[in-house]
Amino acid sequence: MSDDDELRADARRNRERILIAAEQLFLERGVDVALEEIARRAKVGIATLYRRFPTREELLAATSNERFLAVAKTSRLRDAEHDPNTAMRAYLKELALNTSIYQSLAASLGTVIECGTPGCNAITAEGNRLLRLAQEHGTIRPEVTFDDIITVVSAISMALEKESSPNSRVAHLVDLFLHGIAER
Amino acid sequence: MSDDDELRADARRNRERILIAAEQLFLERGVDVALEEIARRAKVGIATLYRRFPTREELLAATSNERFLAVAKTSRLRDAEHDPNTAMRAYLKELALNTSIYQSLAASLGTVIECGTPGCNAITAEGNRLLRLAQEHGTIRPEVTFDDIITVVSAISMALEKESSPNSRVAHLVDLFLHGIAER
DNA sequence: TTAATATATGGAGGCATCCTCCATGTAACA
DNA sequence: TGTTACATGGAGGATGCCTCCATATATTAA
Repeated sequence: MSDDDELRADARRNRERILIAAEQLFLERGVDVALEEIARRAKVGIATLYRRFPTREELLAATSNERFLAVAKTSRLRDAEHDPNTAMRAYLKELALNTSIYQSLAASLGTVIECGTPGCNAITAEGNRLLRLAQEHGTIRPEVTFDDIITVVSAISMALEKESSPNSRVAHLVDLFLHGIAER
Repeated sequence: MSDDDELRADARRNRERILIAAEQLFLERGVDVALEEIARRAKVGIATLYRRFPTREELLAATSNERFLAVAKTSRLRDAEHDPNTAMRAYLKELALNTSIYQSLAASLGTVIECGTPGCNAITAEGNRLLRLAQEHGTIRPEVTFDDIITVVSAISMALEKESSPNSRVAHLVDLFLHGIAER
């Protein structure tokens, strides 16, 4: 998705302004903020916003793009030094934390992650890679799918959004998912 | 919440009509259906609906009331014949299935469950009871909270809503939560 | 430069939904 | 049967969504 490249100069500038405004407003007010307000802050007509990002999800995906790219990259670097289980645990934690940053991105994570931006693709690829690795290594059960993982990360993020100090609970919830609630 | 009792006769009738219309429309169209359409089907002014149910969540909670009461009751009856672990597993499955019945009730489960209707209270009480039991019995870890459980049930329901045949996946997801994704 | 063309722009406006206000209607009770 | 407290409906202001289109601007080729 080389979205940026073939745009006319003014269009590219505006696209950038929209992304900045969207990022700010998603953080300040949550992902349900009025699109017209984003356009207003970006000093751009509402039509321009719609032309560039036909749906809220696509805007959200574009905004999360770098964030997701970073998570995927960190994860790839990390696994050289860790066993598959630890790597997966770290990936889950980071993904959950980054998803809960925008108020209520979490609920739409499932949709957003399929949007096809480089960031989303990277996250998906990395998750699948870790999963396969851990399954081959015998530390994660064979019947678990990447969908299962996204489902639960989404839930964890939703829970985190309501918390004042997410960091402490994310580890707890990730552990529950990894190890289950049943006593061994 | 003896909401029904102190109402004038006409008000009580209308309240009942609203509940029936809401139940139907939540099923047909999901919980985001326009409140005015519910009022229309109930043959009631929009103001009447708002007076009785000031927020969408309260209407949703009232509508789910009997459903939740039934789940709680079935669960209480069941545990005479089952060990705490099996009882918890059954409770989780039923709750998830009943939550995914209305399209996208799942996302608001956390809010709805705190609404204070008898059904919500019963579900909460029953969940806490099962949890305590299983923890005393040593089959569920001590650090797990009821909040954790609602969080994950909510996620499972969200996932189920997108599926054509929820029944097959609910068991899978509940098991993942119970036992974790990690290989023993 | 300038003219021609392909792109991009803004905002008005139609539509849906939310929620409140208040003039009017009706059940309950003495 | 009159009084009063409760209940009603729908108009209407506010907000947000999304599209359409007349206008403006970048790009390119001459």
